[in-house]
Amino acid sequence: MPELPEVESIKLQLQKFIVGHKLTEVEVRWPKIFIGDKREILDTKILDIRRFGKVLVVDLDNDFSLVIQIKLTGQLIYRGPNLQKARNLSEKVLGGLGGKHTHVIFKLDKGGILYYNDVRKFGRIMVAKTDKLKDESKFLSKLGAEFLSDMTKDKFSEILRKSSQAIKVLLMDQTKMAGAGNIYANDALWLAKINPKRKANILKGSEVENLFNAIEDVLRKGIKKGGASELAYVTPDGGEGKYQEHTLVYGRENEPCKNNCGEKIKKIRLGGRGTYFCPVCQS
DNA sequence: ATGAATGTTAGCTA
DNA sequence: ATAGCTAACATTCA
Repeated sequence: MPELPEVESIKLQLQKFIVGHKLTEVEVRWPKIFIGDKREILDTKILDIRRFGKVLVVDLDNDFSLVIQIKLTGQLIYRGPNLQKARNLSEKVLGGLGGKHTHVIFKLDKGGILYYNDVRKFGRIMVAKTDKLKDESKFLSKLGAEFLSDMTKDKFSEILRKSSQAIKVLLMDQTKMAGAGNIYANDALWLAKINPKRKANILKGSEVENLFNAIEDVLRKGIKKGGASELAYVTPDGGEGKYQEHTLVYGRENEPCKNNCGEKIKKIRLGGRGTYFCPVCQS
């Protein structure tokens, strides 16, 4: 899914748009995406929206919650009375609202509607008891400490010390540390001047510290920019984030390194994922 | 026009 | 235990 900053941006908007509203109708058009019984959530009021790593949780007033993972291309888009300034619907909403890529539609009281769109249909929306989220979601039960939250420099250092994986692959392992995905892992490694292929347990203490700070820096910047609308990510108001205009290395193959070192950004494949780095600055 | 890549993760094999 | 591949799926880019 979009990474921590994208899901955080979705959370912040949904809190404004749908908290306090009642779910009056749920239309599931693609059953594989919706896990559980929709009757459990009908006629409930939305109490709060929470986020764990890249997972969104919608708490309802009957002790049930919706656990939402948008994976690569899921989109949550709100239309209704709480949408003040009407932003034009992003062209990244392929098929539009209610079109061929809309798989779940939540109708709210007062005329609000929340659409779940997902081109690749990898996302999942699960009904779970609020106090048993970890029992019902294998992903949540395995989730590691989270950046910008309960992750600390010491925990981070300890995780790296115990792993001989390539540092970039480790950064994206949500069971070890939660929040970073491909965009922010690439950018953080460039910022900390660390080669993505290096084994985690050989990094020096100063490098580990720089990397930890770099990760939190890029995640914070991502949140500030409203997330990265590189592929399919849009905010619930239908608009786009801005971080894609500020990426440090991600998506910048053959473009000049932003350190003005004169080198061009290279792209390789690491752990099956596109990996961008500067061969000079991250040697 | 074929093949490969895309912000993710689960499940399988070794 | 862990690492590495593949699949889930649709679209876009080379």
